[in-house]
Amino acid sequence: MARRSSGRPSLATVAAVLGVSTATVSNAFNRPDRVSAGVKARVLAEAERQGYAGPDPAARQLSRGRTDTLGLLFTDELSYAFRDPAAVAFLEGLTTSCQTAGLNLLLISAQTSGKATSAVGNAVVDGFVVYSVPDDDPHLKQILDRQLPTVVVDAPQEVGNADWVGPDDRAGSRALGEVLVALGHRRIGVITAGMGGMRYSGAAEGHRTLTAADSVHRNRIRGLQDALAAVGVTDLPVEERPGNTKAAGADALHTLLNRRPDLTAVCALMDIMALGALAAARERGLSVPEDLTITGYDDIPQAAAAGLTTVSQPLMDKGRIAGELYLSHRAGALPRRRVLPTYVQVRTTSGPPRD
Amino acid sequence: MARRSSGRPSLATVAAVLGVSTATVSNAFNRPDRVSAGVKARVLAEAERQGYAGPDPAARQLSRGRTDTLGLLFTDELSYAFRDPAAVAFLEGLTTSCQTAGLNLLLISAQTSGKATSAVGNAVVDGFVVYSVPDDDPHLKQILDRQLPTVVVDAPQEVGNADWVGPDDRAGSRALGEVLVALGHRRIGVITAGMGGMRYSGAAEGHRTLTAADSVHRNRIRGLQDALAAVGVTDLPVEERPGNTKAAGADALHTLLNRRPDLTAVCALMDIMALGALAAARERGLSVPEDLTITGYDDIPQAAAAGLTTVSQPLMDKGRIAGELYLSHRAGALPRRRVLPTYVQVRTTSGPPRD
DNA sequence: CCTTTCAATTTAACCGCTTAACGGCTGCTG
DNA sequence: CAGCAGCCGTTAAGCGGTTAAATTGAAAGG
Repeated sequence: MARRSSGRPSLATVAAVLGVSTATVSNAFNRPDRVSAGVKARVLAEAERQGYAGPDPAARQLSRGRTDTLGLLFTDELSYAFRDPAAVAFLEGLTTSCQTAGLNLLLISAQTSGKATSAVGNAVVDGFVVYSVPDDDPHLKQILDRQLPTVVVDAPQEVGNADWVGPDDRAGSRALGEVLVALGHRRIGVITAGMGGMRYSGAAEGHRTLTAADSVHRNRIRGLQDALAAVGVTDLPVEERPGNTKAAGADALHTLLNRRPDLTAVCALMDIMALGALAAARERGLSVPEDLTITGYDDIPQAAAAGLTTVSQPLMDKGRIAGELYLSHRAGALPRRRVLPTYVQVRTTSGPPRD
Repeated sequence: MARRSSGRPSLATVAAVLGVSTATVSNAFNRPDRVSAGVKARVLAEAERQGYAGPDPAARQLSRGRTDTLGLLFTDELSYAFRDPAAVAFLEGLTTSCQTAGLNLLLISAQTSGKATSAVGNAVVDGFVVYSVPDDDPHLKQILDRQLPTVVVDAPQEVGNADWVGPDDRAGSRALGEVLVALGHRRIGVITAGMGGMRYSGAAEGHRTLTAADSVHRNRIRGLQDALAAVGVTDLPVEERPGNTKAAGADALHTLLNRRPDLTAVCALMDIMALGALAAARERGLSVPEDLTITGYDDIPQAAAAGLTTVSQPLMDKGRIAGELYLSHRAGALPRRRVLPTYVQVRTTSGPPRD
């Protein structure tokens, strides 16, 4: 019901003063050619006088059934999206597509920050892009319930009736593992962040690894296991931290190395953590790559500056393609899957094992 | 009018099947405690059966008159917001505020990309944050017409009835100028990007400088002029490029130095351009700061890595405060002005003039 | 047995706009 | 001068909800 039924100008108040129908006023704003010049001028003048800024967007949207807005769902805090260079690059690509299609972008955080009112259910959008959320995320389920065109990025891998775009993480990671194996590494460790949205910290071996809700990390780990299995190694210690930060990377490296001083290589599953691990290794007096090989994943801009060996994926393209998939889905195309190429970018943080 | 009057589930279709009123169904979703357990269960079951995902956001918004969404207006392309580290830091801060208040963020590009339908007029939001737009931007005018709580960031400086947050650019810039003057510099040049949204490239001396629609650049230039005037210097050549990129910075430096080889210091009005200028200077065989002093503005993260002397402003805080201003405005507070502190961060790209 | 009280529902009045369909006029055409 | 377009504007049926206030019972109190 109305908060206040008087005062606010609207199509109706303008129409009333002028003695014309609301349809005419609406037309004056939306299809100026369907209205005589005289009437149009009077409408605009009266609107101006009343301080009426034009048709209410919400009402218009309700009536038209279209928003020209795309929703982007993040699992983490929204601010994380701007802290992670990989996410920023993705956003840059996505906004490029949006822009050319005249779409606005609504940033939605899945973070159940206290209140029940789900931001997802309230999002006034025509479709969604879902960025790397855990397989069982409740917000994703809610989005799928809304039956709007949806593009899933990175994870989950399998979502009925949605478009998908992402790299083949398992293959990329295996390629990295093969490079390390070829260099002679056999005792490799992994550091990673927040699999499955749980706030776990510590060792994460065995079963947990393979059922981690976050399929991105699961696949990256599996890829390494694949490469190791090929040379008969089944041992792959994993150290997990809740957040993807340099500090977490440093901390994870210390813990992992204390637990397993025999490791000759440590693979961070995200570049940021690798950067932290690099600092931590130097802190321990280890030189990289002579004493320890360290690798990352994603190939964010800073990786090149740090000389980090990492798995490269086309981050911006991923965003751009996500937008394009949405656009073509909206235009009636069937859901598609776009697998992006990855390659191992060898730089200076990798080398043969010590010994 | 309806695109299709049948088929789509709604409160009404669920209510009809159950033989209850739409109000009851609405309550089942919005205020579960106001409805008996039995009815609630039946409503939810029937909704599920029909594939009804809950009240339509647009309709809800129209009826409630509230969106819980904040609009963020950018003048440039949206993708630029993710290319400029200063904007990214701002966004990080803003989303932090948004998150804690349960707000979603709608990114809006002012870029009049072909179509007439202004994104601003269609934005379903409760308020706006306007990021560094030219004084005479038509979208800003349109936003003000909507009479929603609005926060202006950086520019324009004076906007009736809106909150404002930004640094004191003129003072910050003067402080920088004073540092250079104290070092002994008298022949200083400026390189800058796209003042007033115009796509101008070339020298930009005199009148144009002072009336540039973009008050940020205007003030930064004035601050330098202030510092130079104090030692009797009135000469301040300015070279302008359309975009804020490293390439533009490099190009502007070359042109400026070809025109005025006597300059001993060049101030870029934005860090990114300074970084480009740095590369260009080295390309010319100049060593910095021995042969030429180069400075930036904003102190983005990369500035520290490059050793760039620059004016530092709290970018993230600016975003956070913008969010807070919006929140308190919405809560009924009067519009406020928050001026942020700046300081000259001296690093290794500045030194005494050659000679 | 008659009130009260209170919880569970319904009623009904919005919210503000879009758009297909329709109709009165005016001016042209044959 | 009837017939026919077009132009302008109106009518009216949505779009899909929210919510204050009224209604209805049934349990509780006197």
